[in-house]
Amino acid sequence: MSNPKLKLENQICHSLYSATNALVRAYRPLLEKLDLTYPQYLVMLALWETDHVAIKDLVRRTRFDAGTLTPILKRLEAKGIIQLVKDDGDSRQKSVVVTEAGRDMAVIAEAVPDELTCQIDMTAEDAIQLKLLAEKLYSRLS
Amino acid sequence: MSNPKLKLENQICHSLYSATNALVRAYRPLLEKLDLTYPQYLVMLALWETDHVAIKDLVRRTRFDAGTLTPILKRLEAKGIIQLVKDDGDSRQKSVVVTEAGRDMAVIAEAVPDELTCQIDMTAEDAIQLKLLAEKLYSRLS
DNA sequence: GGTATTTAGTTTGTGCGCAAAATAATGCAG
DNA sequence: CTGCATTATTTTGCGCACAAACTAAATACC
Repeated sequence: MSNPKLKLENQICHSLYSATNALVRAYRPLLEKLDLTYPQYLVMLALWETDHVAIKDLVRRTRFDAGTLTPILKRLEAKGIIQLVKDDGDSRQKSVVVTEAGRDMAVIAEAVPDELTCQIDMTAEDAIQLKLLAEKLYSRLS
Repeated sequence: MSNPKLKLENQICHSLYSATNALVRAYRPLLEKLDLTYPQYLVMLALWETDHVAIKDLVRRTRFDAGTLTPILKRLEAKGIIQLVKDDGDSRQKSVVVTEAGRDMAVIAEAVPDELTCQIDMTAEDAIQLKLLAEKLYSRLS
C-alpha cells in the first residue's frame, strides 16, 4: 500500500487521462452549435483540409481505429455533411466527400479553437510544449 | 479550408487525445494479468492507498464522473476484489472496502508502472514536464 | 415539526474506443 | 487459372464517459 509507484498522484497517465477528458468536456458546449461531438469534429477537421479520401487515409490522419471511424462516418452522413461514395478502381474502398452543407460548417467552426484557447488561458509556450510531449509519447507508443 | 487554426496538426487536443488513447491501449496487455481495465486500475490504485472511503471521495480522487464510477464499482465487486458496504451514520453513503483478494492484487500490480515506463522510454524530465502541463490544463478546465 | 433545498448515489440513453471476427475485393504465387 | 494471403471496411460485444433525470436521505429554514 505504501509503494510510491502505485500512488495515484505519481501516475502521469492519470493526469493525462483526466486532462483529456476535461478537454473533450470543454469542447462539448462549443461544438453544440455545430451539432458535432469532439471525435466527429476531428474527422471534419481532417476532411475540411483534404476531401475525397479513402477511409484508410482518414484512419491514418485522425488516428482513429477503423472500427471507431465507421459509425462516426455513418452519423456524419446521416447529418448530411459528408457522403460515402464507392471508389472506381478499387471497389473495396470508399471515398469520403464533404457536402455543400458540410463545407458551410467550416466558417462557424473557425471560432471554436479561439474560444477554447481563451478558456484554457495557457501560455503559448506551455501549449506548444504540451503538444510536443504528447506527440513524443504517442510516437513512442505506436 | 486554408485556415491554419482548423488544421488538424495544429490542434493540441488531437495530440493529447491520441496520446491518451495510445497510453490506455498500452496498459491493456499489462493489466490483463490483473483482469482490470485501465479505469478499474485507477480506482484500485486509489483504494490501495486509502480504503473504506465513500463513493463521493473516490469521485474526487479518481476524477471520474459518479455515473461512470457506479458501474465500475459494480464490476469490481462482481470480481470479488472490493465490497460496497452501507455506512452507519449517513445512510445515503456507501463505503468502498478492498477485500483480501483485492489487497493481494497490489503485489502483482507493482510491476505494471515499471513495465510501462520501459515501453515509453521517455526521460524523467519529459515525463515530469508532461504530467505538470497536463495537471495545469486540467486545473484550468475544472 | 413540516417543507424546501442540498447531497449521495443510481439509472438511462447516446456515442465513442477497440479487440476480434466477419465480409469482400485485390493481388500474388505456382 | 487457382488457391491463398493481404487489404479495406463493417460488425459485434463490452466497457467507459457523461448529461440528464431520478431516488432517497440529510440538512436548512421558517
